[in-house]
Amino acid sequence: MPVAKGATLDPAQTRASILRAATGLLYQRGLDGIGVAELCATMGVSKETLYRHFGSKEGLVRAVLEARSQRIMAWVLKAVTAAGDEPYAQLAAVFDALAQWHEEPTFRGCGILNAATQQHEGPARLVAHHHLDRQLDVLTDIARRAGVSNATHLAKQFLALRVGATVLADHHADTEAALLAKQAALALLRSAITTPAPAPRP
Amino acid sequence: MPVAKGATLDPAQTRASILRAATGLLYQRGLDGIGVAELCATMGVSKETLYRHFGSKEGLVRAVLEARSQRIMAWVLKAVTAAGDEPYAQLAAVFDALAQWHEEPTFRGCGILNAATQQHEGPARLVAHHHLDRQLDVLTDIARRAGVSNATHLAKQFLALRVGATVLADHHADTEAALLAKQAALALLRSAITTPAPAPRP
DNA sequence: CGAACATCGAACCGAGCGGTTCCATCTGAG
DNA sequence: CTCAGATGGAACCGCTCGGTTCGATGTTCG
Repeated sequence: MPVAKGATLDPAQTRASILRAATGLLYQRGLDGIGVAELCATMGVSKETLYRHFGSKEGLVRAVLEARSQRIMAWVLKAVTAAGDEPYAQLAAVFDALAQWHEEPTFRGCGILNAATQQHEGPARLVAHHHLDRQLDVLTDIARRAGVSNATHLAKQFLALRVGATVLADHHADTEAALLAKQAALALLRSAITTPAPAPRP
Repeated sequence: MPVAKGATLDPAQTRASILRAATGLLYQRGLDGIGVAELCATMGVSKETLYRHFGSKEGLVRAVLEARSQRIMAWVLKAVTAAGDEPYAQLAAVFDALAQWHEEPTFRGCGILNAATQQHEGPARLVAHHHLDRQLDVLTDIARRAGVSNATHLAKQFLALRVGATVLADHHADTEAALLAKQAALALLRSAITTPAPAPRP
């Protein structure tokens, strides 16, 4: 990353380095909160290099968000598999990982959803939609393997708790939001198993 | 709103008219998505008038957000009181109102939380925090009058479901998020009443 | 060595931003 | 009628933005 002056260290490596640095800066300051010039200056990279690798600021943002989505999914799946085979334990692990994330001092909400909110045109909304899809898949799988009949509905309730807790941790400085969301999710799973299949009544 | 040329219709009325128009525009386009010039042109108001009434764009934003928070609270309280005295019915009414809001074609998430996410410095975050406080008060009151022992915890879980459902309705185009959140909230309340007081186990 | 390549640094561009000012116009109160 | 006040319209200001271009510097490979 020092990148002397005319180093041909490896374009792919330069690209990865930019991606890594830009991820943090765009997350902390917001997509429109930092310009390309300051971005480049802070990363120690010239604008020409950035534009050769990503084409535009929007291209950089898209790459950052997609990489972030990948990283988050890997991190969630790792927590789930580390929790063993028990659906209850896996569900608890998802929310424990959430709590751990919320406690990081640099936490500022979900970077992907924040981006989609800031840039309400552009690729961020697509990335966010896809990202939520994948998170829902994980939760649906847990619910299904727990043997409930309405796994899809239950998973959506888990997901609402998950993103709701993240928003509260951010905008309400609620340090116990993830823990309470976990207890709520476990209670819902328990209730869904004892109660066979509640017909949806509006 | 026609406001011929030099009309002294009433400064307060002008202010209210600006506030009303700006609320919609800033919500739809985002705080940074529309400039003061376009804002004024669309509203049919001169920049001088806007700056005389609100001092700065940030002042306008603050006024818009505070008015919005007031309006939302009034709307929630109206739904709650219209639901009678039963805590269950009141809780259901809160989420039914949510569903109704999500179905509006102009729905774009919670304007206050969106603003706080877009403008992560500035007054929006304070308004958002206060707004969540007040929403939590309503839910805590419902939980308390339902006779549960851990009303505060339960209310935070309701709030997480509420904001989570709103985020999913926006970013995931999830039209049934509010309904599922309602069912989850009711199940949690039911479970909290049958189960006396679950000791918080981390 | 020499050609190709990647990079930095800086200058530059047009556009849009938030904000200010001036003035002609119109209204309502005295 | 007259005058103070509120307004619209337009020009203007300094600044920052995303993006482009150019030359100098250094590395890698044949």
